[in-house]
Amino acid sequence: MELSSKLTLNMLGEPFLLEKRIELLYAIEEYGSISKAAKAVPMSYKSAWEAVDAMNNLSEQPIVQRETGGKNGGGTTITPYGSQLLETYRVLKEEHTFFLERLSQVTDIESGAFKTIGRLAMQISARNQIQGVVDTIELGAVNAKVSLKLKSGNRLVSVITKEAVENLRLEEGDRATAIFKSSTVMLAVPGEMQLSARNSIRGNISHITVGEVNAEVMVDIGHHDVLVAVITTDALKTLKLKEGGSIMAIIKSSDVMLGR
Amino acid sequence: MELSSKLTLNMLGEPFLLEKRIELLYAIEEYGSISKAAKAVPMSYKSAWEAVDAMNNLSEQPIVQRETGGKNGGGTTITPYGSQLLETYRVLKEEHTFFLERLSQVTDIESGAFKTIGRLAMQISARNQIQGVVDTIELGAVNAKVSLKLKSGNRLVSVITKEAVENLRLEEGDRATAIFKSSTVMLAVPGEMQLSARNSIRGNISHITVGEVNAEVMVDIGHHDVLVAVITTDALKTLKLKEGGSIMAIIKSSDVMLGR
DNA sequence: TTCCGTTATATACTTTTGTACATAAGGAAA
DNA sequence: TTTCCTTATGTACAAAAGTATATAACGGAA
Repeated sequence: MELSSKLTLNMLGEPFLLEKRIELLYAIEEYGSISKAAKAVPMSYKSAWEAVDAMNNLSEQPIVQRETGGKNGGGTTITPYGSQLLETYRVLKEEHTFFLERLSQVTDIESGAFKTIGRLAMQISARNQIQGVVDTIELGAVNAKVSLKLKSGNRLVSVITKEAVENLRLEEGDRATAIFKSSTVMLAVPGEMQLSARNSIRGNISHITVGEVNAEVMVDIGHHDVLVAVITTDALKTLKLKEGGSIMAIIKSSDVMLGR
Repeated sequence: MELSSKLTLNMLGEPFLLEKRIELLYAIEEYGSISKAAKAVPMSYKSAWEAVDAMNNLSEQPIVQRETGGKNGGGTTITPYGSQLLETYRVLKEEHTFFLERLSQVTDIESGAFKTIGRLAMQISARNQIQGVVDTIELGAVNAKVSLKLKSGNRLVSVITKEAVENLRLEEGDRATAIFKSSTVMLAVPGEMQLSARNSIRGNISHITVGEVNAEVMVDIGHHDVLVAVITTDALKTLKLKEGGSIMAIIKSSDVMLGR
């Protein structure tokens, strides 16, 4: 028993982008003509033409440019606006597919019970949400220590309750997301002291936003992963932080939540 | 421009539960017969009968019980198993609808950009996820203080960055979820001391699980809202906590994240 | 001018899906 | 036994959606 669902983008109440049409657009992009694309999909030329026409009419800007006559009899090409739309749909669909997978996992269809904790589609205020792969899980009596290996190679340790690990059905090798508030990220100049905190990650300051009381420091830890720390402007001055400088970001493992 | 999508439950590759069929099942539940239900939906009797037959064949256990002949000529009723399936579908659909709404909000279809922070469909390890309504938002230079009014009437204050408030597009009156780790919940016997922590919520201990080092205490704060605190077993003894006892749960506002 | 492959458009056909309607069979109650 | 209303089943019909096919118009290149 599994879930399925097709994503449709509507415009003025009319269906606008559907899976079949998207498939056609990709074929047009590849072959440069509606007729060849129709054969490739496959569908009849008439259906294909009507679909393209409907999309072009519904859209604010044209999605494809059609030319009749000419060197090779003409042809049809996707406009930059159309490409953008294709890309948008791709991302939306990916997110949707991911959601359905997660929803299936979380549901016990026979009993109708939800094994999840909390709502599924939620945005979280935490600025720091970093993906990684579960490296090791050490189960204690009540707590569990989960080590996440980030793309940058750094390891980030999270301490959560054992029950939370079970609820998430986390296992070594799973992809997971480390979540922590920017206010829990401390900064230190490298090579000075040894801290008890388990997570200390080296990076470079990519941006500093100074406020009256607090300042926001973005730390690039490599491979497009960026941490955000909020510290006092006093601390900023004391540490003499500057954009481009090297820095250690320190996060208590008990401040790190996990998501998957 | 908006997103839409219909949720289908498949069984052995065949469509099993679809929106139309669910509608029909609800009508059968109401009228007690396929023929009346078909009129109400509306659809032809034959379509209705075939839909019901297909579902009953695909399902492990029968979804409806059909009887021909008898006092009123017979009739069709939903089995308990069928009711359960209806309820499951209802919840799944609700979650799906919510996801689509959120996905629409988060997407700027014209530019194809995502205004979201992080992935949408995520489960979070935090045990404490409590729904409420945003009461007040006080914007500071960098931080924002958001007060959430819970079903129980209690208020829970969260301090997050101003930018997070903007990203979530939080406004007063919005529903939101307070998220915090069980290890950040402290417990105190009522009426003893005044704490600096903004959030102190009175409740009753509904359950205690004692481990070797730590203990998990569940605090019922009313209206089916339950907080989970993990404290040391030492603290448990010192405070002489017992199930049923009255207690204060204390949470630092900077430990509370928000989701919506 | 002719040739070519395409878009644009119309028409006849096919397939799919659902509707309308007729009819048998069931079984309790009057 | 008759009445009643339903399930169960088949057949003819209708509407919608897609296919196949034919043809005009187009415009650059030979």
